[in-house]
Amino acid sequence: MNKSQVLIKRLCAYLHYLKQLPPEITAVSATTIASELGYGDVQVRKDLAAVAGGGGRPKTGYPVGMLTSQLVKYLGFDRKTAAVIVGAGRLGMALYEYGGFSEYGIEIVAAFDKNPEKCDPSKGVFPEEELIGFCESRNVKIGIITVPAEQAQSVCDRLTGCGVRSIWNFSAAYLRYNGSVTVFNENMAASLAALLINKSE
Amino acid sequence: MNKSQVLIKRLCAYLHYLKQLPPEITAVSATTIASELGYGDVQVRKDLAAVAGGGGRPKTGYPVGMLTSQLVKYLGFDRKTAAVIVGAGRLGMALYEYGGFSEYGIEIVAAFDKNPEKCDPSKGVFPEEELIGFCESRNVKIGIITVPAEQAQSVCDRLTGCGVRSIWNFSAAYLRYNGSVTVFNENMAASLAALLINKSE
DNA sequence: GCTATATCGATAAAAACATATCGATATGTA
DNA sequence: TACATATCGATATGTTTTTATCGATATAGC
Repeated sequence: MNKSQVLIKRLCAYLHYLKQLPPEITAVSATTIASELGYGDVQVRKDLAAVAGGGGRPKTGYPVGMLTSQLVKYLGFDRKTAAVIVGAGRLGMALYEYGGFSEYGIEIVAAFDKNPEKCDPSKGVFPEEELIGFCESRNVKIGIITVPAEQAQSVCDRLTGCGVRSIWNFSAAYLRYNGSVTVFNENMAASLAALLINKSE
Repeated sequence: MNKSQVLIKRLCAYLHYLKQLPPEITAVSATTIASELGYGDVQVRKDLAAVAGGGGRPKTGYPVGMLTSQLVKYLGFDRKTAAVIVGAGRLGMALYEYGGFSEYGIEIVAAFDKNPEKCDPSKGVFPEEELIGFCESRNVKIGIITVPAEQAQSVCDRLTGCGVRSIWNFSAAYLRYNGSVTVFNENMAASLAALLINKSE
């Protein structure tokens, strides 16, 4: 069951599309999804076959409710995973308050910052000294790094040492880490640039 | 000259890697880049062949300076494109102050907000009424939407009407738009979820 | 200067991915 | 009820992307 990145992206798009559909729509065809989202109909049908393994009916399509729950299950979004943010700056707090993660099974349970002025336990922002203890006791599996580049490596080291398995790195720093953890580097600028490139000519 | 998304991502990674290299390193091999970045060496060599069209030398590798500038040129990062942010909330301001875009040829020249309290022309944050005039006069080609979902469609419409060609949408809204513009939807939660999926088992 | 080797560059093979085609079928419509 | 058709699901084809293989060669070290 090898799920490629592009496939997952499409499946997420389908799920998102299904969720925003008005409730009176109870069935939807692969053709419709495809044209709404800009994919080929065969591709959508093939993707859905992998997820739902049939269940679509000629002339009507797939039952929305069933398809939605099967997508959620297939993608594992029904299992919750705890995450923390380190760096309560603008970006960190934007992500913290974003709210959209829960739909994907990710729950951001706390933020941490070096600067005591930014901390406010009533808002879920704690001093960075409490990071390790918190992650261990709450079984946190995901760490999101939004500190400046100079501090990123030290944060990475601490996260690695307290049971975190995946790190989402927003800093520009190159992180060194051992095999116990997987690091995803998010370079927003590069993401945007990549999207724009084929538009030049 | 069809550049696929994955290829561009890798090229950006190479570029980023080259730029953070200490200046005393004047040559780097595909093998080194590959192992540092976690790719296969043949792939890196092939990518670089497309960009630099040779120039690598046995036993030493590629000259860093030359390779860097060829990557920049190939990716078009030497041409500057103006962008604006609409929605000066946490996320919008985080992107505005991020600073990393210029490396990729993108210059964020202003931010706009509906709320007069958030505006401060001295900091480059203007009232939203000035959006259209600004984009037209400054020839802005990229609009970044960081407003709440309810307002996103209206912002999209206005951007579309004033010469903007590409829209980077951070809101959860589904945008309707005509063919004159390309919309990229950034779903941060989905991005993270997609990265994590193959880690479950 | 000679030799051993790391690296390149090209070609070939394999794998992944996307698209096209077609018969079967359930449903809306006459 | 009978028919026309939108849609499915499967199979086949084509395309892109990745990985493997191998000879050539410039350099480092002796």
